[in-house]
Amino acid sequence: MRKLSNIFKALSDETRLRILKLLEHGELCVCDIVAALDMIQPKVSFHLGILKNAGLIKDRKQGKWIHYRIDDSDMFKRFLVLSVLEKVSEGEVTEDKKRLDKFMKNKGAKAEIIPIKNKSNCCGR
Amino acid sequence: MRKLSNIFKALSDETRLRILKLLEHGELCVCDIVAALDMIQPKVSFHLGILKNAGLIKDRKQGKWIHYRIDDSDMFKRFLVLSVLEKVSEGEVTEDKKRLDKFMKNKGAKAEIIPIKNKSNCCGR
DNA sequence: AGAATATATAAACAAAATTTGATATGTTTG
DNA sequence: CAAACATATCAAATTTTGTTTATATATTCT
Repeated sequence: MRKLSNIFKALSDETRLRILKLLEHGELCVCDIVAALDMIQPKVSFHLGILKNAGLIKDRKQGKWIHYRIDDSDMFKRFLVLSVLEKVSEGEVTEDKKRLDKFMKNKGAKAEIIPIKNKSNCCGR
Repeated sequence: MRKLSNIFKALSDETRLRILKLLEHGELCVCDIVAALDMIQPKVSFHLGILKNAGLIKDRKQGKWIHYRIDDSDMFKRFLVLSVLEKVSEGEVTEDKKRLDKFMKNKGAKAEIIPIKNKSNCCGR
């Protein structure tokens, strides 16, 4: 019962629902999420920790970065996450998406300017 | 998004999951739940209020008593509640059920002893 | 009407979750 | 190797939840 209530607790916070919505279309590293939510990094790490602990997302380390993505290995959790993605309307996350886009483009640009060797920007760009 | 996170918040507490499990097979009045959980009444009322506020249960007033039952008018919430009923094992609520049974029998007995007119014990017994 | 019962609500308090600022750890770049 | 970067973790401050005690309200019984 404790485990079950913890899963619901993880989903009971709006910041965490926003994070799940950001991860809808693939993985993102912490700095992406920080930029998208416009929050300080320890706060984002805190919420990522709770989602991870509940088994709703997993992480993958690549160099300096840690990428997070939705964990779809468990059917029930997967259903819960899908419900969230469906229930949270686009309108509620437009600002987040806008900031994410801007941040991503900027990253891409930086990578373009200094393409000498294998400058490692986030996500290998 | 606030409404959605509130539904999850309502499900994020073990006492409230126990209450839902008690309501699995029909409605109960507050005093039944108080007896089953072996908790003080204001505490139970507090948790019932949160479940009701999230739209997971509804109440029906009958004389002195207020009966609560699962609200199955919304598909998504209904699904969540069904998941809880399935995920919370019987073993986790045996004590609750035992106390409920005992309390119910006792109520029945009282009603038997004084069956003169329409003595109103809880639930019209 | 007065006593007893069922429930809700309010106030005070305790406990848990969240936020922030500081700092530590590991990785990469120069 | 030192500087810069990405992320985690910790401690303190704050906010939110949950618990308890006391009390109010409504209903039924005598």
